[in-house]
Amino acid sequence: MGEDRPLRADAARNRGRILEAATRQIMARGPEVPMEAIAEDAGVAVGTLYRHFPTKQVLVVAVLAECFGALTSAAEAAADRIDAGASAIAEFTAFARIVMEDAAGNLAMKAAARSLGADVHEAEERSRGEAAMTRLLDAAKAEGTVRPDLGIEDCYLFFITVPVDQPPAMRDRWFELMIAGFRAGAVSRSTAP
Amino acid sequence: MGEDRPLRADAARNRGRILEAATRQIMARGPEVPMEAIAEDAGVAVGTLYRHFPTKQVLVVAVLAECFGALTSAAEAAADRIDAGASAIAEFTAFARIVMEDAAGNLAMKAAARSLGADVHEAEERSRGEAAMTRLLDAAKAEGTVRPDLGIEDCYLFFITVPVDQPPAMRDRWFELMIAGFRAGAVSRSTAP
DNA sequence: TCATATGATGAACCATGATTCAGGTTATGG
DNA sequence: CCATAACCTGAATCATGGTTCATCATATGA
Repeated sequence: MGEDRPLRADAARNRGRILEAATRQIMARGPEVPMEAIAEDAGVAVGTLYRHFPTKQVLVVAVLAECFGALTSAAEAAADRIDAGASAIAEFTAFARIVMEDAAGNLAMKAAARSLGADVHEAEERSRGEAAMTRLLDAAKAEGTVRPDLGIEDCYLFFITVPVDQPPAMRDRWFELMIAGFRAGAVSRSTAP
Repeated sequence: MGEDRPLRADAARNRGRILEAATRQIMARGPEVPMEAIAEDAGVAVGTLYRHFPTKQVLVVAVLAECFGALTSAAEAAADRIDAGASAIAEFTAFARIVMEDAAGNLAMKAAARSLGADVHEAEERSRGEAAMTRLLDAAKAEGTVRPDLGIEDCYLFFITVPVDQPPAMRDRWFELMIAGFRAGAVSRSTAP
């Protein structure tokens, strides 16, 4: 089924350049950047883009996979630090901040945040990310510093609702409220009316 | 400067139809609905749309003003009920729910939520809304059921971050977390680590 | 070195959608 | 009942951007 025939040298080089250019352009200008712009950045003709990626969507998904991969690595690193004795709530919060900043500064992620539910990430990549986030959540719950009913869905909710095009001060405020909501009731219900 | 020359009968009728059609179409299909679609719905030719509204943006803004007006009325009604003795937190929460549902179900509001910061609402309409929300906030703060540092910005933040295209269950969950964040620390800091 | 499969090119094609305008209608005041 | 200013119509114009394909170039194995 698959063709493993090794790419011709120039083709391999172009493929790499295209992916780099696409990443650069999509992160900086968003998924709505014209294919022409990506082609120019890569130093090839549009036709070449289509030889390597049948549609624009495929290219965008490829770029997103890279971006999500980076976030997943950050989550894993945080979880590792917790295992090594770091404060779970501190690591959890720090990771959340990274997610927020990424969603706001990386136009690729910003778009992804808006359309999650679409077939954005491969099952494989996704499950790796979920595993890492689960480690973070479980550690924080064991520590008793977040609501015991938090789940992966809440993490997605966090990502999805980052106020991406608000000024930094506004985002910081949102972060505070959101984290407060994640912690609320962690120890007691004393704030209920 | 302004021209008060009364519109010709047919022109007035068309203007009305156009506004109705635009409201219907934009609320149902979003601001990206083609002008053609609005014209057809209104039973006029595109040219007529442009006679009454110089650009699409003007038409969209007009529709948004209507929508915001409706929300403002809801806020005022809630504030009135509080003045009449109703629970502030209950009214506040109920109003928040209305906002959420509107943002999710009305594609015009959904788009507005995404681009707030743009010149969406007239200063006049806006201040009326802010006045109503301030009444709600003040009452809830006086009651001691929300964080004492909540402000108008937080209300915008709420509106802006509604997870508009998630399934209802997800939105409800978000609502719970968000309201928890709004209340957190209202009475005590007992939930701090 | 050569044949040729693989790869590259970019103008052309197609679709969508905002906006315009030349020409045909009609409400309305006199 | 007219004259005519206001209106309306909708095909045409522009602009954007994804995708294709006939044509040309070259990497590579024999």
